[in-house]
Amino acid sequence: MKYWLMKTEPDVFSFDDLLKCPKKTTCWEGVRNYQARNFLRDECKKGDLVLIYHSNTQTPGIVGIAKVVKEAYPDPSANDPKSPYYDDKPAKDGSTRWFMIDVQAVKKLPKIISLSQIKSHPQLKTMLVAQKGQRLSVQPVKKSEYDLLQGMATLYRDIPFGIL
DNA sequence: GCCAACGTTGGC
DNA sequence: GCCAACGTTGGC
Repeated sequence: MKYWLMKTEPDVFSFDDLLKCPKKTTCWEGVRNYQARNFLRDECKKGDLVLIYHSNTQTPGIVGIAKVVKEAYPDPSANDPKSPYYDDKPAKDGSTRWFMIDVQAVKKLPKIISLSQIKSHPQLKTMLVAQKGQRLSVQPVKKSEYDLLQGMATLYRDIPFGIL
């Protein structure tokens, strides 16, 4: 099983929005970056766990955990002129360029794990999301990182890292 | 294939 | 709102 981090702007679609979806499940549409697409299309497998990250907001950070419930299939929003994710330069051969998966919420973290916490943690500051200029919206996460984050979310959520 | 111009992301 | 970093576009 693999672990991922996926970014979303909470003003557009938040973890709470996901919780309100039927079966707490939604399609993860709109990924329009080839590297992220390749992860989605080729490597995200059913049962993989996904850290949901809020970006472009007051306090960016990890807010919840979801899981992959459907593997990659064509993203119809790429062909919908009314969608904000419309691709006006489709592949010349008519092949499908963009894919999406379905994710289901597993749990909301009791408290956000902020980007600043991640950056200040010795074992987490090497995460892709903590690197300057890193814009990839679908990122692989190491099991060790996932385990640490999950532990922090449950056990240590109110204790500053300097004490540990 | 190079690379300058442009558009987007996303922290701050 | 600013702007650095990055990805994409398109002329040559």
